[in-house]
Amino acid sequence: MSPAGPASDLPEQRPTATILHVDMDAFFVSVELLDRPDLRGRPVVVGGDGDRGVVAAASYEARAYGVHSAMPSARARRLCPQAVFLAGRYHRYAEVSRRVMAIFRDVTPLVEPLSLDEAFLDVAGAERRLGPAPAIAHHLRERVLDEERLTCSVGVAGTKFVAKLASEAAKPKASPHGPRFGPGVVVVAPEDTLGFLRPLPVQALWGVGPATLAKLHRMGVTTVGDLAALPEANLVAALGRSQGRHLHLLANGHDPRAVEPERRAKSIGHEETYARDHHLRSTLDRELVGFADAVAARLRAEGLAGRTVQVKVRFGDFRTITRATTLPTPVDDAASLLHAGRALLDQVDPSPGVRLLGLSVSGLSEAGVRQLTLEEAAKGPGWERAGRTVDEIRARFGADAIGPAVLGGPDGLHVKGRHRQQWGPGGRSGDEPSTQGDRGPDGG
DNA sequence: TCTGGGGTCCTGCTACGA
DNA sequence: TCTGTCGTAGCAGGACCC
Repeated sequence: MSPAGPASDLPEQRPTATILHVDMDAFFVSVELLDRPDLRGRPVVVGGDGDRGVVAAASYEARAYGVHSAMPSARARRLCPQAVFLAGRYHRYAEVSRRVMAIFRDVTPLVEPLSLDEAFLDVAGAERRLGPAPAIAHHLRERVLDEERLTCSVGVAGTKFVAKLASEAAKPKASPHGPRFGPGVVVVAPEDTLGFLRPLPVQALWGVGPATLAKLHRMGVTTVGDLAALPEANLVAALGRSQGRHLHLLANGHDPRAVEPERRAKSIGHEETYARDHHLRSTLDRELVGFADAVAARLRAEGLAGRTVQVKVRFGDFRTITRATTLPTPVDDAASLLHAGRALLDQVDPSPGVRLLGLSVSGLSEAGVRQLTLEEAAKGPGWERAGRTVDEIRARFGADAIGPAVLGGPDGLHVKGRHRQQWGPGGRSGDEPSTQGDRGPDGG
């Protein structure tokens, strides 16, 4: 057994480090500070402010108190009561993100965005024009700072996942005395990869979450070096073929995935956690109408239609179930999604209390190429035309200008848009009526 | 301590047709 | 006609990521 050396069946590595991972520093908070410079130097938290919300981003001043993203907002508030909590403005972040990505694409067309605030870049083809990859990394940081007044950290390596770990090492760190600046750019040459990886905790690897970490700890594995020393067969036996092989490759510094500039969505969905649990089928049905409307609008906006409709229900005790059905032909209209979603919801008893409801569509294809069913052909293109008319009205007059009648009411329309409540229900005050829960079968 | 929203991928099970 | 096997599709749930 030779634990240190990679096995001969591992894929080839690039001879030079030409993959960049660019990660914006505390992106959502940094954008907020551009618009609210008075908050600089103070602990700032962006995220859901209700009791069931979570932290989306925290400034380094807030992180010094132990606040981090994905933490329940209630806990963040206890840890750092003096922090300024902001609800988050997805559209503003998306707008800044588009400009930052445009800077990246100025350098190379091979840009793979991972989220609003990070992306992989393959700069192998840009080196002759702009110099070696580390120089390109510094050039990018300067441009983002000059043009957007935002800082980012860049990792440079021969594989995607090592580049990602390198950008993490390049980041600023929180400390009780304020943020400690990081190096900004960290380069891991291919020949240094194993030395860089070995001391890292095993959860640094992509694909090691709490469940896998517990299994690995039981096997005595705590570092990436421990994992690299294990024979692949042992990992496969413990974690399954796919994950076992995957982690064996990563631990030995191998990641054959290329930077993919054009990744297509495989599913589109919408879900919502309510400030209080819903117990009534009628309430959930009204919610489903809004979801179907929102998902259909997004499908049409992207020119897609989907065949498999899935409903997701999370109960008050966090037990989560899904129910799915596959339709004979792809659909992109709210009526078809709602019809399928209602049939699935019929299989669920909401009386224990529903905390979250979701609707999603997968099995996506381009909408233009689908075949009409006999029923549709008989009905004519009515629903299709109606959906497109709704899209046109929203494009002209705004998202809330038109929507399903059942969502109208004394407070006006509340059309469910993407990211309307990205980080959990608001609800400390002035919440939407639909998020307030109902009073159960006896109280309505 | 009390867990968001939008996704992707994998595994195990079942049904079904050849 | 019955039974077993194999491949595939559909479904449900879980783990993981940002």
